[in-house]
Amino acid sequence: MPEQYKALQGFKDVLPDEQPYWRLIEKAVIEVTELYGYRRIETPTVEETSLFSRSSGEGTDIVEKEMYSFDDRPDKEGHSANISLRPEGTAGVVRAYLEHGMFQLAQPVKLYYLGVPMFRHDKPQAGRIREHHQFGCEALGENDPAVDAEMLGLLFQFYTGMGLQNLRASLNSIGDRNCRPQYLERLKDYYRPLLDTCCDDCQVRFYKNPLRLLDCKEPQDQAKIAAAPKIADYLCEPCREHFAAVKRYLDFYSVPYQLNPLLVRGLDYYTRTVFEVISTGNKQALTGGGRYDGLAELLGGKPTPGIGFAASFERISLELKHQKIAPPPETPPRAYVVYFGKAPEYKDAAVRVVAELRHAGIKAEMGYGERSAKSQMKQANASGSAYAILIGDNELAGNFVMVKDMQAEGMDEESKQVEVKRDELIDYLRRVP
RNA sequence: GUGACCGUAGCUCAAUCGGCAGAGCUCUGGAUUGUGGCUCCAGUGGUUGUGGGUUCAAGCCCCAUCGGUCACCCCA
Repeated sequence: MPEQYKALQGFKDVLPDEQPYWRLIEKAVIEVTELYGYRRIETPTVEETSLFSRSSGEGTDIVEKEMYSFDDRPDKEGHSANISLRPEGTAGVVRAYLEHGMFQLAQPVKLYYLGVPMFRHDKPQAGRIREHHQFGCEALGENDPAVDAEMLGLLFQFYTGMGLQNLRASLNSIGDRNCRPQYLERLKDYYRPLLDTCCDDCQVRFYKNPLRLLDCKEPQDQAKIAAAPKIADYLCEPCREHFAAVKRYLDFYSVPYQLNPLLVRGLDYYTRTVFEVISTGNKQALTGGGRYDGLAELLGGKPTPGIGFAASFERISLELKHQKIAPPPETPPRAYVVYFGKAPEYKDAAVRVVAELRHAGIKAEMGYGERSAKSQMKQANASGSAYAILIGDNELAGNFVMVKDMQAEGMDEESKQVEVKRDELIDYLRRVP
């Protein structure tokens, strides 16, 4: 016997019992994106590695140690491109926007993707696996703060539409290419004399990504963070105005947000508005996003503002369960066909009836194999079917079936069932409750 | 990448000091040969994650390894 295969570490099957949660999420996404005028896009799972490394940033954890990268088969000249399973969705969408000349369309171009897999070689834990599935929105070609507010408005309408409560946005502005470099210098000036007392990670962050110094969770560094200069005090006038407008518009959308001057994001492409959506009962963010006005240019396009977010099915599903929100139950069969007899003509009749019902759009099941009548009835019961269709000697001879009401309780067995002529069965099942 | 805890039937879990691997649920068959739910009987289902070690004897102790869960880092 060969060894039993198992899914790879961090990769998960999405089993039938989980599917109703995913369908609930998809339905909510389709409704809210339609309402806000976002159109669906799907981009390839695999892209050139440099698309991701250039957009996310060479120094980020995602690029440095989490990407699934490999060399493609060599072409005729022996060159082989290094390609990667996508770790995030924005880079591919921006690439598609540029490649297909969407900057010629009316701006902004508002796009969303739904249920597409993302891959990161992380160590798995709750709400974090190596292949996860995201819903995300991107709005390209417009820097109006109304678009920023709209994103969060859409998100909260999405979450509350599914019945989720106790969510809030964490919000910050991290400036742009005009004001952030100056701020970073001030931040480094502040940290330089303190560096010896910082944790190992912060020693690295100081050189690699100073903004992340504010993100440190080590107790020894908290006092330093609290006293550090904050980006909000160093925003240039355009960024300050933009952020003020975002906050004003967010109130119009009734988005519950909390300013967090320490919120920075792990991807280099973010500018100005950054945000996360968090649940009071959960440390992990349900959604992360922000503006990325420099990204298109970084990928070889004209300067094009953009903003987007991503949310994972896996985390949303966890949150739905945590808040005890049940998806609509799967619909049981309308009819379950049971045959009493081992001879072929009994099952022939059953298959014939099931086929007719299904062709008529009536959800029907039947007992398979050589199961006893009793066993078939048990299965009919377990299926939750409204009616059992019984086929036996009398029915075959008389060209009728017995239709038994499986939901009736307490009555004697005889009075739960009625004779229905074969050619009236479909009408009957459509007529009765 | 770092750390903690945990791996026994498809699922949820027992197994006393190291002493014959069990139960419930599910599934299948049956309880007057054509009727579900409640009840009862029976059956299927295991290399105790894997590989070593200690021991007369290991599910239990030791080592390694793989996997799971959770936290950190990071992120969705």
